Amino acid sequence: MVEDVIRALGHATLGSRLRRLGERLQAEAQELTGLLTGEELPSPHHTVLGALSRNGPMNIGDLAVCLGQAQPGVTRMIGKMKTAGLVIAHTDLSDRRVSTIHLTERGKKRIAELEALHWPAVEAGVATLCGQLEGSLLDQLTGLETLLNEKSLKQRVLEAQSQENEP
Amino acid sequence: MVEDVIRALGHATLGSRLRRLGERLQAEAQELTGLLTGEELPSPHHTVLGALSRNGPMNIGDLAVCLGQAQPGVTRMIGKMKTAGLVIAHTDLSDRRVSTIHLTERGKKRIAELEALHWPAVEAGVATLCGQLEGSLLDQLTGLETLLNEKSLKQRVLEAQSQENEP
DNA sequence: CTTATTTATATACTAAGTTATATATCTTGT
DNA sequence: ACAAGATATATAACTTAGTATATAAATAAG
Repeated sequence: MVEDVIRALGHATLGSRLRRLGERLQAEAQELTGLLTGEELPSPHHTVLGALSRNGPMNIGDLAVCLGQAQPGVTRMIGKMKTAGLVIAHTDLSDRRVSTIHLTERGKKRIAELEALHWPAVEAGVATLCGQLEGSLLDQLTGLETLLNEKSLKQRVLEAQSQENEP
Repeated sequence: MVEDVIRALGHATLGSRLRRLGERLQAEAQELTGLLTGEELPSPHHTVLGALSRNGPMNIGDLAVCLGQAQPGVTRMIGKMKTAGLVIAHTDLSDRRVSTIHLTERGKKRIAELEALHWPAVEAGVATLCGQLEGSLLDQLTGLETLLNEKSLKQRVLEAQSQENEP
């Protein structure tokens, strides 16, 4: 039995710990997208689609702000999403430096699937997990890690789905 | 004022949110290493040094387990730390597939600095922040983000240091 | 005692983020 | 009207993670 060093170091390595747990949840959520909607979607695409769905067409700079992320990363992600046919850029007529990102029909269809099938299921699954946590931030992180070790988010969400169908 | 989409999507994007906040804390902590010990040290080096300091020499596989990370990432990180002169690998005599990673003198010196100067300061700073949080995991994350927006971890730790010197 | 399987580490490729800087366009001051 | 500065996006170079797979060494099976 080897100890978990990042957990053992406590507040001193909280950054590493949050990041590690975040990556784990992202990976599980991405796998769930595939199972629930029939097609995977990289985690950063979710948040971009969410931003465009909530706010309507946006330019790169505003997207970066509302995703809390550096602009070059958003530019690259939008490039991939263009290739995937999810978004399209329109150069602003009154300021040709600005490119406004719109959802394509495919992007709108994809986000409708997310809103109908993926987000509610993940929201419910994660909320159920978080509802079992209490105490300090470190305690809750430990609790969440423990719950995920016992049974993955994926498994929990799929079980909840099947119970819905045969109650 | 643009809304923070990742925050707004709640439990559905908890993974992205944990990761984003983790990266932010890691970046601040790394900057603090430079200020407190005179030389920066990448965040993953901290946890590897911590593991070797707590457990003594370890092989790559066990390191991966106790860091909660995939083996190829650890191999790569150890490669960089060898180049930086922090660790050295000894091939196991009884099983020549296994390479045991030891701290060098420089590595031991570096970790002594971390234990004396960096970890206690960051531990205290982050613990003070976390002590002000309460409620659900999402609430505590929002609280932590808000506190960090008001004043960076770096600034908080440096202020605590100067108060220590002139009480 | 060889062949087959397992195991430990290394390598190749991909993804997503960062900072620093280049490019193109717009705005301003004279 | 035009040079100087500001701003929006793009590109480059780097970091750190992951999965899949190759390599090399040890163990097991016949």
